[in-house]
Amino acid sequence: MAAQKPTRSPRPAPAPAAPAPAAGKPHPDAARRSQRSRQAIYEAALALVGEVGYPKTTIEGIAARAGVGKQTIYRWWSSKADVLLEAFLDLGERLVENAGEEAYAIPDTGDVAADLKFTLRSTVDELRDPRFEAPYRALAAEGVVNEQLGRTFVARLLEPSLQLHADRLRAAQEAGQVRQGIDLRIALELFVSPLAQRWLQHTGPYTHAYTDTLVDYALHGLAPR
Amino acid sequence: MAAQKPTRSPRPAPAPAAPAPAAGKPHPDAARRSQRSRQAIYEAALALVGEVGYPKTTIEGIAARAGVGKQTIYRWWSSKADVLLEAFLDLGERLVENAGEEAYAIPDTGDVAADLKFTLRSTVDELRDPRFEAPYRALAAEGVVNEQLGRTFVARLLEPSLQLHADRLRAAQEAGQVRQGIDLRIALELFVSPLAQRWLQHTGPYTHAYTDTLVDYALHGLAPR
Amino acid sequence: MAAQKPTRSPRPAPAPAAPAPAAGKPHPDAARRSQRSRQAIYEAALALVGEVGYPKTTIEGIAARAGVGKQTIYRWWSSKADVLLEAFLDLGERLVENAGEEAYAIPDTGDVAADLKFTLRSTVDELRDPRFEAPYRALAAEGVVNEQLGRTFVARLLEPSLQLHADRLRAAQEAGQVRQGIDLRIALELFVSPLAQRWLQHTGPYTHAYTDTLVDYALHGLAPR
Amino acid sequence: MAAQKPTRSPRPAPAPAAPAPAAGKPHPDAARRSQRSRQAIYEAALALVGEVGYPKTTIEGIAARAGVGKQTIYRWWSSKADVLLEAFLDLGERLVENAGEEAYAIPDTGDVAADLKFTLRSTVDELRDPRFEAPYRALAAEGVVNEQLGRTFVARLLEPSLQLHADRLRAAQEAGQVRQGIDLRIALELFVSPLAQRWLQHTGPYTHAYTDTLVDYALHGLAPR
DNA sequence: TCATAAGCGAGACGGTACGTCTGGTCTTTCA
DNA sequence: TGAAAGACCAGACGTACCGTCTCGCTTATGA
Repeated sequence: MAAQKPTRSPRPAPAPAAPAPAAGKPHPDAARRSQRSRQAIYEAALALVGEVGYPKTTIEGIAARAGVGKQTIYRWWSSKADVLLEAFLDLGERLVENAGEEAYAIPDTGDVAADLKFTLRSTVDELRDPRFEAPYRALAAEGVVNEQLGRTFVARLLEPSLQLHADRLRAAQEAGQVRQGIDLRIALELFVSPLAQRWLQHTGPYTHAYTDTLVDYALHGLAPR
Repeated sequence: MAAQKPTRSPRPAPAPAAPAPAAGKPHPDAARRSQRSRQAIYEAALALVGEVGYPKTTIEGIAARAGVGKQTIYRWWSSKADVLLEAFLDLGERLVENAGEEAYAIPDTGDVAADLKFTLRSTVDELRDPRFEAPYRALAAEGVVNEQLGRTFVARLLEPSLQLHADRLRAAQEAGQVRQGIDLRIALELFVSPLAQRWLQHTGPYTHAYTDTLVDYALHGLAPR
Repeated sequence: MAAQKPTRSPRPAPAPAAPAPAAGKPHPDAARRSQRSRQAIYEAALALVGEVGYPKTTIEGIAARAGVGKQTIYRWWSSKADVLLEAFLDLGERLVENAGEEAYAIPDTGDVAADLKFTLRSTVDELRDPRFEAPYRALAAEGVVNEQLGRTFVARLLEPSLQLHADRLRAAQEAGQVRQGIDLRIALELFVSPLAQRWLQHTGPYTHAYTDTLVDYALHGLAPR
Repeated sequence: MAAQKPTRSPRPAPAPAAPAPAAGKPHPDAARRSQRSRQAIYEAALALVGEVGYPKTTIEGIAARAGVGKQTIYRWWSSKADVLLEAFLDLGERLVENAGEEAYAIPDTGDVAADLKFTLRSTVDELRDPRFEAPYRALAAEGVVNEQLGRTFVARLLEPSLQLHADRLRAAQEAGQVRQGIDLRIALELFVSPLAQRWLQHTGPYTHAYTDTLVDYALHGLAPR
């Protein structure tokens, strides 16, 4: 579904002093990189996307706001989308650090339906968080049209969250609450994708009641019993 | 799923000489509008998006290719996305005219599962159609970020198709193949949205086997029986 | 000097219903021409040049202000300068009609110096008249660069005035106040051109004292010895 | 008369690497300015004015011909006229450098009339020089209508030449060939302005014979009695 | 320890496209 | 059939950014 929890994954120490760049940046000496500039660029990028929107956010604008030369951006990133993607990942990491790991885990009370409903409700809340909305939409939109960025977006932002859903479903399967033989990656899409689509494409409202219904329909199917 | 068949709906003659503009263009005298220019602009826009991609498609480029003054575009449309949306709608209408009405209907053989699988398979095929891919992605991406356009996109492109799915589900419900009390608009998202998301966000492959599975899971649920 | 008196010439009945166009306009039937539109165009042109200056005066602006279609201007004139030239000539004619013929004549009191000083002083006053300044400068400037218009400008606006100066000098010559053999057309330039240049090119102030001095210097040169 | 010799003045080395701009351009860092671009722009501007005329010379055209971005022109100049003025001044300077200083001085043989006739004859020749004609007329015309540019035009192009004439007249005055008390700045206009007007306004031919006559008429007026 | 070479802020540069404005032409509708 | 209206093709306007390219100036080793 729609990247509920940016990088809620365990993240085995991405070493902030030398984080692997999102896409391979070749030449410069990363050891001498200015962390001050980097953080300023992240903040400027997120702020501008929030204030004026993604299309009106420009590299020049980010550089000016960050008090940085344009070349410093072009040296380390290949595009506006690339900057924003890293800035957003960085934001997610910082929020996670402040929140604690398990805050983003899917609970396992033994009641799959309740656990999934709870998790989807908090996803809905997150999608409404104004800090996330603008950059997240921007990145999603860019990913629709730019497959390379889209795949990075999915791998870095969506995948960890989806994996948690799959894990929870596996536990349910082992507990006999989900049929054997079900493809869990497809199964989770039954409730995750509809929410994602409503959010991405404005095809309808996304409320707690809606996600509750999704979980019910998905878990029990549409057929009469 | 995602706008399989642009305007496959019955369309009770929208009078091609005076089609309601997608977004209200107030000022100029529509009666004096040059249809030659309009068609040339549609063709140029679709061709350019296909050839160089949406971001490198420019209004100047469209005007030049269409042999039209820039002002003629700005007079009638408010943005590149707006032009492309109308061009795409027009393309859909022209294809529908050539195909015949029932080509886009969802069959009703009495077997919901089979009918939905058949329809989703053809949706998959359509999503691979190179004439649609580029402009359709571009519009979807724009709609993610631009709510106004997004809503028009949904209303004009997605909605007619979604309505057909809802209708087929209603027939199934009346035939006792779908539980009473189910919200059909939500129900159809169980199989339509996952395909949409895989296509939009490159979260996974979209094959006939995949959509068949979706229909099965959605109709029967995940729970053991 | 510089077109002091626009068309103070006798003007043998320019028949307002069919006045010969300044420069040959070929095709249309002048007999059916709308005098209302013509006058409105004249007024709009002069007003706009006065208000926003010549470069920002546009044919579209004139047409809009005159409540006239653009084609009505293009039908009867070949350029913006052409419109303004005729408008200015028309203005001159109307002012002359209100003033009476002899108002613009050069007096002959028997004292050439006094008569010329008087005339040049009133020329200076005229050059400062805000109704004339803007359009007159605009036409002069256009004439510098556009020889065809320049010659028309000279013939219609400057020549009549220059001829009066030549006439007055001839009378002085016959009265023995100017040397025999002097080329009167050159002679008059001695006092007329310096004023013209100061006004046109901002090479210096143009005051009554200045023109008085010019007449003195020049007449001394022309006097018999 | 009108700007015979652009900047024939002594010019004590204006340091070509940092020449004072004609009109103060405040903002950008002049030290980093590209001299290559600057010269290319000068040449393109002069060439275009010569080839297609001033009104059809566009900033885009100059930029394209000079192989320069438009912004590079807008960065350093405020208008087309401004570019041309500096280009023309630069041309004058380069020609002066190739010609040697005294080539433009007014000779002093002791015979004022002869010296002035000689100088005016060479001014006439210069006015016919096709390298000067087009840009010079264009600038003069612009200056008629744009007082700010006009004053710069006079100060940078006309004034040096006029000063030489005044100097020569002063020498004549000291030699007793010109009356005491004569205002030399006005005196020189007696022969300079008529030529200027004939050239500017096409009021008549400008020949060597004509300027000889002017000098005769004027000097008679200025002679002691 | 200090040169030396990188990253850095700054911003000029050659470009492209923007959205607007006007020039001239052409067409429609009316009187 | 002249005129008002205004859509049309064309293309220049002046602005905004793009991505590249110097400039000095830190600044952090490594000889």
